[in-house]
Amino acid sequence: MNPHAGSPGPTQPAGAGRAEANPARVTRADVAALAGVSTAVVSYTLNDGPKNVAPATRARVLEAVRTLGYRPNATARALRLGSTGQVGLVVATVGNPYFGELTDQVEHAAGARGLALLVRTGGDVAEAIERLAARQVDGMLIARPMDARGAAAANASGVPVVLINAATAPEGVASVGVDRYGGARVAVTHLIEHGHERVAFIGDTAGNRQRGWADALAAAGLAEGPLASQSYSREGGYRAARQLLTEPERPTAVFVASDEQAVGALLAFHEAGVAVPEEIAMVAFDGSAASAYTWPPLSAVTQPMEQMVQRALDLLTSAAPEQPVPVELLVPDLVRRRSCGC
Amino acid sequence: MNPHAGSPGPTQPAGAGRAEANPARVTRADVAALAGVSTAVVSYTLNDGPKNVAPATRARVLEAVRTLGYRPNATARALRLGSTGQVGLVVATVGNPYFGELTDQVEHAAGARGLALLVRTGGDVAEAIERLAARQVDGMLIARPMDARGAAAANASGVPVVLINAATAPEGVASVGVDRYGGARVAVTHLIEHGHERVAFIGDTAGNRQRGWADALAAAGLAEGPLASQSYSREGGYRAARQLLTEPERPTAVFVASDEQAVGALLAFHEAGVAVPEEIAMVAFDGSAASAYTWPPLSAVTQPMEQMVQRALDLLTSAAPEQPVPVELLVPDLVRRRSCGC
DNA sequence: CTGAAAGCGCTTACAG
DNA sequence: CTGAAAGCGCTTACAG
Repeated sequence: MNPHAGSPGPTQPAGAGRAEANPARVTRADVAALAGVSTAVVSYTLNDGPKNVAPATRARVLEAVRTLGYRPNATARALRLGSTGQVGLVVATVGNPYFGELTDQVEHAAGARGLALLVRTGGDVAEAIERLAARQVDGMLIARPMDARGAAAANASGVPVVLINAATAPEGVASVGVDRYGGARVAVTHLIEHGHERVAFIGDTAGNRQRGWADALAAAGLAEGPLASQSYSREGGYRAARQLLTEPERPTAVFVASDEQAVGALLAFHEAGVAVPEEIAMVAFDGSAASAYTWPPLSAVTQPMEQMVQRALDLLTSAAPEQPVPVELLVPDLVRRRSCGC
Repeated sequence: MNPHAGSPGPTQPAGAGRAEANPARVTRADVAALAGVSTAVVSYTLNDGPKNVAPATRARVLEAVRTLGYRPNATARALRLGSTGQVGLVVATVGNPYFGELTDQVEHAAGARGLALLVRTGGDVAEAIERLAARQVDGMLIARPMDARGAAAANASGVPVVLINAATAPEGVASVGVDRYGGARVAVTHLIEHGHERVAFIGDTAGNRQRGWADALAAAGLAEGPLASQSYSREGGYRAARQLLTEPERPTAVFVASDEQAVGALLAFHEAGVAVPEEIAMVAFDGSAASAYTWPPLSAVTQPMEQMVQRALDLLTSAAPEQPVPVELLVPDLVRRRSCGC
């Protein structure tokens, strides 16, 4: 049994039983005792350093670990090392498939680096950052729009923070994102190449996608089509599409700022009996898995999500924080499916 | 500065600077020194116990906390308390909207109880459980099918485990789920009430939903329609629907075992020019947010997800593990939208 | 190659 | 009402 069973901690559960029954209660002292070595040697063995261990000793330690079912206590290790091996992810919701996919990618990439993922959804960004910092995460990824309070919380947290796919990065916060302007231009230019002259936009005003849309039209000598600005959700896309259908001169194509809005827009068009792409062609921005299973399948400017996540983790775990704070933009690809008329 | 700046840990960063700059390096000893009290009193103040603190003293401590920007170290607290205040969630993918929603709910409910959420996606269940246990989580929720190795890992982990929405619970593992049999019966009965006599099933063989489907048909004196078994994904639903369309006597209705499969099936029907619900009516199982934005909107047997999550956390955090291990079933509701013909 | 010991930042039983 | 001190389970500089 654990020789340290002392005063603190919850009282020992009544029933006896083999120590093996609960690996959480076996400590390195138990292992050391069974192997007939010091606790230091147990550490050296398990961590492959910083000292060498004689092969025979090592074998005895490993044997003791096995028979006791010993599992190192990550909390104690974290306290001693000053590093938890945990990273935080702040996201509005993972119910949205785009963020769900992003979360999967982050978990996978973090896991490959030996890091565990603490997820915070909903609520206030600043509060999420503070809570995560209080948990001693080694760094955090923020996949949400950041207000001034969020930025202040990030800077005050003393924890490395990287914004992921943000529209704008507040002063002093590192960021890796997508070239929305360039992606939008590619999408709209593609629609123009299909022969469209009245190309609408569903998305928010004054963003980079809106600028890309406008500039692509201008470059082709076309007038700006109507713009419908609603929330970034299916519901918002639905409402925006209905709004577009009331236009006196109905657009023949739409560039939609997100997959989710596109799904909502598709519903509105279906309901109204407007065929996609025959009567209205469509290209979306994002390209999450959702976009391949709509009807018709969505053509989309697809974010290089994996690359984005890897870069973000690189920035987070890079030893020396770079100066000036890096703001990186990756270039998205156009995936042609059916909604554009291809 | 921190009076404990000793040998271990990463070397102190070169540049000097105010202690306030990095709250992570301020310890309770700094606070105690500034407030002119012992570290115990800082704890009593911050934790509201276990001892009372004189109002004036308390004010001084709080003031010191504020000026130093002190934030308690959760890792140290966890080590001392033997409890991290973290729960784990094991899920195959959060990219799937159903699991994304579930994850949102779990995070929200856990947060309300002061627990942080560690998420593991993908890979092997048993490994996910071991990794989470190694992180000293206070408990974990598993939202994945569990094989024997997973069950063994769960039992060996020494950590409370609750299966959430599992088809079957292995021996000795607590579980809270949905009455799939009952839900399926409700769905199929509804389709029968719409006048359908040839009702197909997309889902897996020998599950409770399949049994509910078969029994509902039998109860109405109808023969079993065709069954198409494919994976639980959009792709699987797509393939299953295409399979159904090759039937000599095409069914006039389908009960689909999951939203995701239903989305894929919808795509297959659209491609084939088969109108839903006119030519094939459809009711799905799950009722995640995804189902409201398909075309036509999906009628679905909807899981009481929030209730499920709350119960699961209750079981996880209940002081005394109950014997026998609880296996709870909640009853789902039928949400009528358009795909059923309503 | 191995071990004794200090210390990471907390909490709390014990004593005043 | 307040404080000195032990101890949670690790890691590692230091000494042998």
